[in-house]
Amino acid sequence: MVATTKDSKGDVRQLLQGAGLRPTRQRVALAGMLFLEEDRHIAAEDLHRQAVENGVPVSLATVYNTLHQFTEAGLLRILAVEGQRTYFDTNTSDHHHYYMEESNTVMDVPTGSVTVENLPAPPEGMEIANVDIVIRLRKKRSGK
Amino acid sequence: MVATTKDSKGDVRQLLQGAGLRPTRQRVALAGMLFLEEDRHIAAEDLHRQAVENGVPVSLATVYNTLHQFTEAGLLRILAVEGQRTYFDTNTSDHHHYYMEESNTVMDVPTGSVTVENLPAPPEGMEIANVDIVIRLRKKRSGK
DNA sequence: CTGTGTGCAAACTCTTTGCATAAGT
DNA sequence: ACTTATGCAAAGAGTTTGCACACAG
Repeated sequence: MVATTKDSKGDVRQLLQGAGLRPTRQRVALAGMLFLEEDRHIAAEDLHRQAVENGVPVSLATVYNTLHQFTEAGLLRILAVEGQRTYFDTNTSDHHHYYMEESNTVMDVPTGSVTVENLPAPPEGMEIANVDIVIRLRKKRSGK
Repeated sequence: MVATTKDSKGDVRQLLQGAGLRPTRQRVALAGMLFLEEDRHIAAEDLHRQAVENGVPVSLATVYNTLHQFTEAGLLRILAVEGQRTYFDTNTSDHHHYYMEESNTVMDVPTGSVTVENLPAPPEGMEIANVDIVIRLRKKRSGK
Protein backbone atom coordinates (compact mmCIF):
# COMPACT_ATOMS: atom_id res chain seq x y z
CA MET A 1 0.00 0.00 0.00
CA VAL A 2 1.00 3.53 -0.52
CA ALA A 3 2.00 5.40 2.57
CA THR A 4 -0.41 8.28 2.80
CA THR A 5 -1.29 10.58 5.60
CA LYS A 6 -4.68 9.03 6.00
CA ASP A 7 -6.05 5.60 5.43
CA SER A 8 -9.19 7.09 4.05
CA LYS A 9 -7.33 8.97 1.42
CA GLY A 10 -5.75 5.78 0.25
CA ASP A 11 -9.15 4.20 0.08
CA VAL A 12 -10.39 6.99 -2.07
CA ARG A 13 -7.55 6.45 -4.47
CA GLN A 14 -8.37 2.79 -4.69
CA LEU A 15 -11.99 3.60 -5.25
CA LEU A 16 -11.05 5.74 -8.21
CA GLN A 17 -8.60 3.28 -9.65
CA GLY A 18 -11.11 0.51 -9.28
CA ALA A 19 -13.42 2.60 -11.40
CA GLY A 20 -10.74 3.11 -14.01
CA LEU A 21 -10.30 6.76 -13.12
CA ARG A 22 -6.92 8.30 -12.56
CA PRO A 23 -6.65 9.60 -9.03
CA THR A 24 -5.89 13.17 -9.89
CA ARG A 25 -5.83 15.85 -7.24
CA GLN A 26 -9.23 17.14 -8.14
CA ARG A 27 -10.86 13.76 -8.29
CA VAL A 28 -9.30 12.64 -5.02
CA ALA A 29 -10.39 15.85 -3.34
CA LEU A 30 -13.92 15.70 -4.71
CA ALA A 31 -14.25 12.02 -3.93
CA GLY A 32 -13.07 12.74 -0.41
CA MET A 33 -15.72 15.38 0.08
CA LEU A 34 -18.36 13.14 -1.38
CA PHE A 35 -17.63 9.76 0.10
CA LEU A 36 -15.84 10.29 3.39
CA GLU A 37 -18.81 12.01 4.92
CA GLU A 38 -22.37 11.01 5.47
CA ASP A 39 -24.65 10.47 2.56
CA ARG A 40 -24.90 13.64 0.62
CA HIS A 41 -27.21 15.18 -1.93
CA ILE A 42 -25.40 17.86 -3.72
CA ALA A 43 -25.52 19.92 -6.85
CA ALA A 44 -22.46 20.67 -8.91
CA GLU A 45 -22.30 24.30 -7.90
CA ASP A 46 -22.48 23.44 -4.23
CA LEU A 47 -19.68 20.94 -4.49
CA HIS A 48 -17.63 23.41 -6.44
CA ARG A 49 -18.13 26.08 -3.82
CA GLN A 50 -17.20 23.69 -1.06
CA ALA A 51 -14.07 22.62 -2.88
CA VAL A 52 -12.93 26.17 -3.37
CA GLU A 53 -13.64 26.97 0.27
CA ASN A 54 -11.54 23.98 1.25
CA GLY A 55 -8.66 25.32 -0.75
CA VAL A 56 -9.00 22.83 -3.58
CA PRO A 57 -8.68 24.74 -6.81
CA VAL A 58 -11.01 23.11 -9.27
CA SER A 59 -13.11 24.49 -12.05
CA LEU A 60 -16.84 24.12 -12.26
CA ALA A 61 -16.49 22.28 -15.56
CA THR A 62 -14.28 19.71 -13.92
CA VAL A 63 -16.78 19.27 -11.14
CA TYR A 64 -19.46 18.53 -13.68
CA ASN A 65 -17.20 16.15 -15.56
CA THR A 66 -16.20 14.39 -12.40
CA LEU A 67 -19.73 14.01 -11.12
CA HIS A 68 -20.79 12.42 -14.36
CA GLN A 69 -17.78 10.12 -14.40
CA PHE A 70 -18.57 9.02 -10.87
CA THR A 71 -22.16 8.45 -11.86
CA GLU A 72 -21.14 6.28 -14.80
CA ALA A 73 -18.86 4.35 -12.49
CA GLY A 74 -21.81 3.67 -10.22
CA LEU A 75 -20.47 5.72 -7.33
CA LEU A 76 -23.22 8.31 -7.53
CA ARG A 77 -26.80 8.46 -8.54
CA ILE A 78 -28.71 11.29 -10.12
CA LEU A 79 -31.66 12.48 -8.11
CA ALA A 80 -34.94 13.39 -9.72
CA VAL A 81 -36.23 16.47 -8.03
CA GLU A 82 -38.12 19.16 -9.75
CA GLY A 83 -36.31 22.24 -10.77
CA GLN A 84 -33.48 22.89 -13.07
CA ARG A 85 -30.68 21.73 -10.83
CA THR A 86 -29.25 18.26 -10.98
CA TYR A 87 -28.62 16.68 -7.60
CA PHE A 88 -26.22 13.83 -7.13
CA ASP A 89 -26.74 11.32 -4.37
CA THR A 90 -23.80 9.55 -2.77
CA ASN A 91 -26.08 6.80 -1.56
CA THR A 92 -26.67 4.52 -4.51
CA SER A 93 -28.75 1.99 -2.62
CA ASP A 94 -32.51 1.82 -2.64
CA HIS A 95 -33.91 4.63 -0.58
CA HIS A 96 -36.13 7.68 -0.85
CA HIS A 97 -36.14 11.40 -0.23
CA TYR A 98 -37.65 14.39 1.39
CA TYR A 99 -37.46 17.59 -0.58
CA MET A 100 -37.94 21.03 0.88
CA GLU A 101 -38.72 23.70 -1.63
CA GLU A 102 -38.02 26.63 0.64
CA SER A 103 -34.50 25.60 1.37
CA ASN A 104 -33.88 23.60 -1.78
CA THR A 105 -32.73 20.77 0.41
CA VAL A 106 -32.88 17.02 -0.02
CA MET A 107 -32.84 14.61 2.92
CA ASP A 108 -32.93 10.86 3.11
CA VAL A 109 -36.02 9.19 4.35
CA PRO A 110 -34.87 6.72 7.01
CA THR A 111 -34.19 3.42 5.30
CA GLY A 112 -36.88 0.83 5.41
CA SER A 113 -39.50 3.20 6.67
CA VAL A 114 -41.43 3.37 3.44
CA THR A 115 -42.78 0.43 1.57
CA VAL A 116 -44.54 0.44 -1.72
CA GLU A 117 -47.30 -2.08 -2.20
CA ASN A 118 -49.15 -3.29 -5.24
CA LEU A 119 -46.62 -2.17 -7.76
CA PRO A 120 -48.35 -2.78 -11.04
CA ALA A 121 -46.73 -4.81 -13.76
CA PRO A 122 -44.92 -2.51 -16.14
CA PRO A 123 -46.01 -2.21 -19.77
CA GLU A 124 -45.09 -4.90 -22.26
CA GLY A 125 -41.42 -5.30 -22.93
CA MET A 126 -40.35 -3.01 -20.14
CA GLU A 127 -38.94 -3.68 -16.74
CA ILE A 128 -38.61 -1.53 -13.68
CA ALA A 129 -35.21 0.06 -13.38
CA ASN A 130 -35.93 1.69 -10.06
CA VAL A 131 -38.57 3.42 -8.02
CA ASP A 132 -37.99 6.91 -6.72
CA ILE A 133 -40.19 8.43 -4.10
CA VAL A 134 -39.97 12.12 -3.36
CA ILE A 135 -41.88 13.37 -0.35
CA ARG A 136 -42.28 17.08 -0.74
CA LEU A 137 -42.40 18.98 2.53
CA ARG A 138 -43.77 22.37 3.43
CA LYS A 139 -43.53 24.40 6.55
CA LYS A 140 -46.48 23.58 8.69
CA ARG A 141 -48.67 26.59 8.87
CA SER A 142 -50.69 26.74 12.02
CA GLY A 143 -52.70 29.92 11.86
CA LYS A 144 -51.70 31.88 8.84
CA MET B 1 -62.84 18.63 -8.89
CA VAL B 2 -61.59 18.44 -12.38
CA ALA B 3 -64.08 17.72 -15.07
CA THR B 4 -62.19 15.41 -17.31
CA THR B 5 -62.49 14.17 -20.82
CA LYS B 6 -65.32 15.83 -22.66
CA ASP B 7 -65.68 19.48 -21.92
CA SER B 8 -66.96 21.83 -24.53
CA LYS B 9 -65.24 25.01 -25.43
CA GLY B 10 -67.70 26.91 -23.28
CA ASP B 11 -66.66 24.86 -20.31
CA VAL B 12 -63.07 25.80 -20.94
CA ARG B 13 -63.99 29.44 -20.75
CA GLN B 14 -65.81 28.83 -17.51
CA LEU B 15 -62.83 26.94 -16.19
CA LEU B 16 -60.63 29.93 -16.86
CA GLN B 17 -63.03 32.44 -15.45
CA GLY B 18 -63.50 30.34 -12.39
CA ALA B 19 -59.77 30.55 -11.91
CA GLY B 20 -59.85 34.32 -12.30
CA LEU B 21 -58.16 34.19 -15.67
CA ARG B 22 -59.47 36.09 -18.64
CA PRO B 23 -60.42 33.70 -21.41
CA THR B 24 -58.17 35.11 -24.05
CA ARG B 25 -57.65 33.37 -27.35
CA GLN B 26 -54.34 31.91 -26.34
CA ARG B 27 -55.51 30.71 -22.99
CA VAL B 28 -58.67 29.17 -24.39
CA ALA B 29 -56.67 27.42 -27.08
CA LEU B 30 -54.02 26.15 -24.70
CA ALA B 31 -56.59 25.06 -22.15
CA GLY B 32 -58.44 23.23 -24.88
CA MET B 33 -55.37 21.34 -25.88
CA LEU B 34 -54.56 20.54 -22.30
CA PHE B 35 -57.90 19.68 -20.78
CA LEU B 36 -60.10 18.40 -23.60
CA GLU B 37 -57.91 15.41 -24.18
CA GLU B 38 -56.74 12.61 -22.01
CA ASP B 39 -54.40 13.30 -19.18
CA ARG B 40 -51.26 14.76 -20.56
CA HIS B 41 -47.69 15.27 -19.47
CA ILE B 42 -46.20 17.98 -21.48
CA ALA B 43 -43.32 20.40 -21.52
CA ALA B 44 -43.71 24.02 -22.51
CA GLU B 45 -41.90 23.63 -25.78
CA ASP B 46 -44.04 20.68 -26.78
CA LEU B 47 -47.24 22.54 -26.07
CA HIS B 48 -45.96 25.52 -27.97
CA ARG B 49 -45.11 23.40 -30.96
CA GLN B 50 -48.50 21.77 -30.89
CA ALA B 51 -50.24 25.12 -30.67
CA VAL B 52 -48.37 26.47 -33.65
CA GLU B 53 -49.09 23.31 -35.64
CA ASN B 54 -52.76 23.73 -34.82
CA GLY B 55 -52.69 27.23 -36.22
CA VAL B 56 -52.81 28.96 -32.86
CA PRO B 57 -50.30 31.77 -32.93
CA VAL B 58 -48.83 31.99 -29.47
CA SER B 59 -45.39 32.81 -28.24
CA LEU B 60 -43.29 30.52 -26.15
CA ALA B 61 -43.20 33.10 -23.38
CA THR B 62 -46.96 33.12 -23.23
CA VAL B 63 -47.02 29.36 -23.07
CA TYR B 64 -44.73 29.49 -20.08
CA ASN B 65 -46.76 32.21 -18.44
CA THR B 66 -49.97 30.36 -19.06
CA LEU B 67 -48.68 27.06 -17.76
CA HIS B 68 -47.59 28.71 -14.55
CA GLN B 69 -50.87 30.54 -14.18
CA PHE B 70 -52.74 27.29 -14.66
CA THR B 71 -50.50 25.66 -12.12
CA GLU B 72 -51.17 28.38 -9.57
CA ALA B 73 -54.86 28.02 -10.25
CA GLY B 74 -54.60 24.33 -9.44
CA LEU B 75 -55.39 23.17 -12.95
CA LEU B 76 -51.96 21.71 -13.54
CA ARG B 77 -49.25 20.13 -11.53
CA ILE B 78 -45.52 20.25 -12.04
CA LEU B 79 -43.91 16.88 -12.49
CA ALA B 80 -40.63 15.98 -10.91
CA VAL B 81 -38.63 14.03 -13.42
CA GLU B 82 -34.95 14.21 -13.83
CA GLY B 83 -33.53 16.42 -16.47
CA GLN B 84 -33.75 20.08 -17.11
CA ARG B 85 -37.21 20.14 -18.64
CA THR B 86 -40.27 20.98 -16.63
CA TYR B 87 -43.23 18.73 -17.30
CA PHE B 88 -46.74 19.79 -16.49
CA ASP B 89 -49.36 17.21 -15.64
CA THR B 90 -53.02 17.82 -16.43
CA ASN B 91 -54.04 15.30 -13.84
CA THR B 92 -53.82 17.04 -10.50
CA SER B 93 -55.16 14.16 -8.46
CA ASP B 94 -53.03 11.78 -6.50
CA HIS B 95 -51.32 9.43 -8.87
CA HIS B 96 -47.88 8.37 -9.97
CA HIS B 97 -45.74 7.98 -13.04
CA TYR B 98 -43.70 5.81 -15.26
CA TYR B 99 -40.75 7.49 -16.88
CA MET B 100 -38.92 6.10 -19.87
CA GLU B 101 -35.51 7.54 -20.40
CA GLU B 102 -35.08 6.27 -23.93
CA SER B 103 -38.12 8.07 -25.20
CA ASN B 104 -38.28 10.86 -22.64
CA THR B 105 -41.86 9.89 -22.02
CA VAL B 106 -44.03 10.06 -18.94
CA MET B 107 -47.07 7.82 -18.43
CA ASP B 108 -49.58 7.55 -15.66
CA VAL B 109 -49.50 4.57 -13.42
CA PRO B 110 -53.08 3.27 -13.27
CA THR B 111 -54.81 4.97 -10.38
CA GLY B 112 -55.03 3.11 -7.14
CA SER B 113 -52.57 0.48 -8.17
CA VAL B 114 -49.78 1.70 -5.96
CA THR B 115 -50.02 2.22 -2.25
CA VAL B 116 -47.38 3.59 0.00
CA GLU B 117 -47.17 2.14 3.47
CA ASN B 118 -45.38 3.23 6.59
CA LEU B 119 -44.88 6.81 5.59
CA PRO B 120 -42.65 8.17 8.31
CA ALA B 121 -43.60 11.26 10.21
CA PRO B 122 -41.98 14.29 8.63
CA PRO B 123 -39.40 16.31 10.53
CA GLU B 124 -40.47 18.79 13.17
CA GLY B 125 -42.49 21.72 11.92
CA MET B 126 -42.94 20.31 8.47
CA GLU B 127 -45.87 18.71 6.77
CA ILE B 128 -46.15 16.56 3.71
CA ALA B 129 -47.20 18.54 0.69
CA ASN B 130 -47.36 15.54 -1.57
CA VAL B 131 -45.73 12.28 -2.46
CA ASP B 132 -44.43 11.67 -5.93
CA ILE B 133 -43.46 8.25 -7.13
CA VAL B 134 -41.54 7.86 -10.34
CA ILE B 135 -41.10 4.35 -11.64
CA ARG B 136 -38.26 4.40 -14.06
CA LEU B 137 -38.56 1.87 -16.84
CA ARG B 138 -36.08 0.36 -19.21
CA LYS B 139 -36.34 -2.10 -22.04
CA LYS B 140 -36.48 -5.63 -20.77
CA ARG B 141 -33.48 -7.68 -21.66
CA SER B 142 -34.37 -11.22 -22.54
CA GLY B 143 -31.78 -13.09 -20.52
CA LYS B 144 -33.01 -11.80 -17.23
C1' DC C 1 -61.72 53.37 -22.71
C1' DT C 2 -58.90 50.79 -19.07
C1' DG C 3 -56.37 47.42 -17.54
C1' DT C 4 -54.64 42.94 -18.38
C1' DG C 5 -52.36 39.72 -21.66
C1' DT C 6 -49.21 38.96 -25.35
C1' DG C 7 -44.99 38.96 -28.17
C1' DC C 8 -40.42 39.85 -28.80
C1' DA C 9 -35.85 39.84 -27.57
C1' DA C 10 -32.66 40.10 -24.19
C1' DA C 11 -31.25 38.30 -19.78
C1' DC C 12 -30.48 34.50 -16.72
C1' DT C 13 -29.40 29.89 -14.82
C1' DC C 14 -27.58 25.59 -15.21
C1' DT C 15 -24.89 22.59 -17.93
C1' DT C 16 -21.90 21.10 -21.75
C1' DT C 17 -18.08 21.54 -25.04
C1' DG C 18 -13.57 22.73 -27.60
C1' DC C 19 -9.12 23.45 -27.24
C1' DA C 20 -4.67 24.74 -25.25
C1' DT C 21 -2.16 23.70 -21.04
C1' DA C 22 -1.03 20.93 -16.92
C1' DA C 23 -0.63 16.70 -14.50
C1' DG C 24 -0.39 11.65 -13.89
C1' DT C 25 1.92 7.20 -14.87
C1' DA D 1 7.35 11.06 -22.97
C1' DC D 2 2.81 9.94 -23.74
C1' DT D 3 -1.83 10.12 -22.43
C1' DT D 4 -5.50 11.80 -20.03
C1' DA D 5 -7.50 15.51 -17.10
C1' DT D 6 -8.17 20.28 -16.24
C1' DG D 7 -9.39 25.18 -16.90
C1' DC D 8 -11.23 28.70 -19.34
C1' DA D 9 -14.49 30.83 -21.95
C1' DA D 10 -17.88 30.38 -25.15
C1' DA D 11 -21.89 27.96 -26.60
C1' DG D 12 -26.34 25.63 -25.61
C1' DA D 13 -30.73 24.41 -23.60
C1' DG D 14 -34.56 25.79 -20.97
C1' DT D 15 -36.80 29.38 -18.68
C1' DT D 16 -37.85 34.16 -17.11
C1' DT D 17 -38.41 39.13 -17.59
C1' DG D 18 -39.26 44.11 -19.29
C1' DC D 19 -41.62 46.84 -22.07
C1' DA D 20 -44.51 48.45 -26.01
C1' DC D 21 -48.60 47.10 -28.38
C1' DA D 22 -53.07 44.52 -28.72
C1' DC D 23 -57.15 42.76 -26.97
C1' DA D 24 -61.10 41.59 -23.60
C1' DG D 25 -64.52 43.54 -20.74
